[in-house]
Amino acid sequence: MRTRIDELKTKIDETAEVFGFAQNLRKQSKIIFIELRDITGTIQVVVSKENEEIFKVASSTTLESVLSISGMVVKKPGSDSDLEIKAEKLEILSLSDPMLPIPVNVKTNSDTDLQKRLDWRWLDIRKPENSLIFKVWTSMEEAMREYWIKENYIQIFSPKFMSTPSESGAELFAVPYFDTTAYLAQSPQFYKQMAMSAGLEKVFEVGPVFRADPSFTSRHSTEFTGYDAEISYITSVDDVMDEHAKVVAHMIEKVIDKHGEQIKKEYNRDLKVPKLPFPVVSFNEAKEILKGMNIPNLKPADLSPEEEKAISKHFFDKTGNEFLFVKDYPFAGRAFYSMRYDEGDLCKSFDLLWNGLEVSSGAQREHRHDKVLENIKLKGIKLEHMQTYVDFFKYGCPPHGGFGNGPARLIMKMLDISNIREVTYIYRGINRLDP
RNA sequence: GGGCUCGUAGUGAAGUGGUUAUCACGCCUCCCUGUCACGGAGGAGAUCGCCGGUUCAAAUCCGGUCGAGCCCGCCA
Repeated sequence: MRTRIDELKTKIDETAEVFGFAQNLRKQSKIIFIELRDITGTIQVVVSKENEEIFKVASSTTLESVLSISGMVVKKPGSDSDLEIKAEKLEILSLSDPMLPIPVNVKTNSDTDLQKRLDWRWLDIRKPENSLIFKVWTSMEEAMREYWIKENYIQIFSPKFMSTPSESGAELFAVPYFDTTAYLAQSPQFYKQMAMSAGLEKVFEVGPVFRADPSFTSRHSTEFTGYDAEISYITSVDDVMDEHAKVVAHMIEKVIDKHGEQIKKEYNRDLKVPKLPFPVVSFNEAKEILKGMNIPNLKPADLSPEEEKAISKHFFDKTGNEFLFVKDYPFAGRAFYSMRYDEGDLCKSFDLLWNGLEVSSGAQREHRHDKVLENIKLKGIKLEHMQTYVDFFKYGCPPHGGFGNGPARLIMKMLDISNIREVTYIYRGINRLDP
């Protein structure tokens, strides 16, 4: 029966069987040390020449071969806590080509070019530093579901083939669809709003999002996972922001609880549960502050990445919170479904920044049929493409709002990883469809 | 799509006009009983991204091209 490496401490002076990759081999003439790695950790295996048969097998092993080993679990000579296994059985389950295309047993990822790491992604992920990313992701998602289920959200699964674009600005992927053309969904926006009209009250969705933007940045991909939520009967956009902050704080709390120590060890990141509520600044106020900081105002209806970093830093210095909501953006810079204020040109929308990176955006949505039509007209969108959407609001629709969040961006900030390609299991970008 | 930077053994780097392109790790052979990034001796492995130009001479200079990274635009 297999014992995971992290469970060996309960089997001292017993025989145990372990499976894993040979991450390092120290071959001597009469003794061989094998460093074996599974998903839970590493253990040193000692193979002595006294057992001719397995010594021969151990001699022929290559780095990153998959082995099964059984033997006595003992305390390592000269140490109180470290363990090792005295091999009694050793089998090569899968022999690795010794000419590895990228090194696996290295101290840091920076020893290899990112492009090459992505080409050989399955070898890259063998490094504990990288497999941790996906453990963290799993706990983050567990916490997110935990929160939403506790708060009576309903999970929806919206289609990814659509007849029309769901966001105005972003580029679309068109795919042949029998005798017509379909578009890959740029967000579940329409369908989560439809769920409000369907009376589901609070919904969430975890699903793929497709954007054909030719973006050469460290934070974009053409296909990524989105976390989306939509909530009925809100009284203002603040309700949406509160709810979002709570779920984010809960995710971080769980990640710290499960992986805090390892994150500190592998990434030297001292992750802290953020204080609630998150600080909030209005768009106009932010622009004023930025003006005082002499940050160029290049986009009157939005914040540039430089502005986002600067305003985020400003509020971190002031409040100690790594998170910042910016709210009440000009309608000109936001999607048509955002609710405008009665006076002025602003709308009830927000972005959530974490240490300067935009990790989410949301809004109170326009739920009044006549105002929806007005917004569409204001944005110059052709009504015939929007008929189904517009009908969502024709037969009663609760006031509602929601947000879309990029979990990969959360992971980037949790681990202080600067490139989204590293935190995405399999990255999809303009020039990457393989592996 | 625009800007900047870069492309040299399997991997990471050095080499900025002149002998056989250097180093580390990895790989191969031999030696080594407690190593832990084991150690020692030897070896293989690079048409210097590609095409063209300048020059007696190009990894090095110039032009083009392909690819990559970062930033901008766009966004999560």
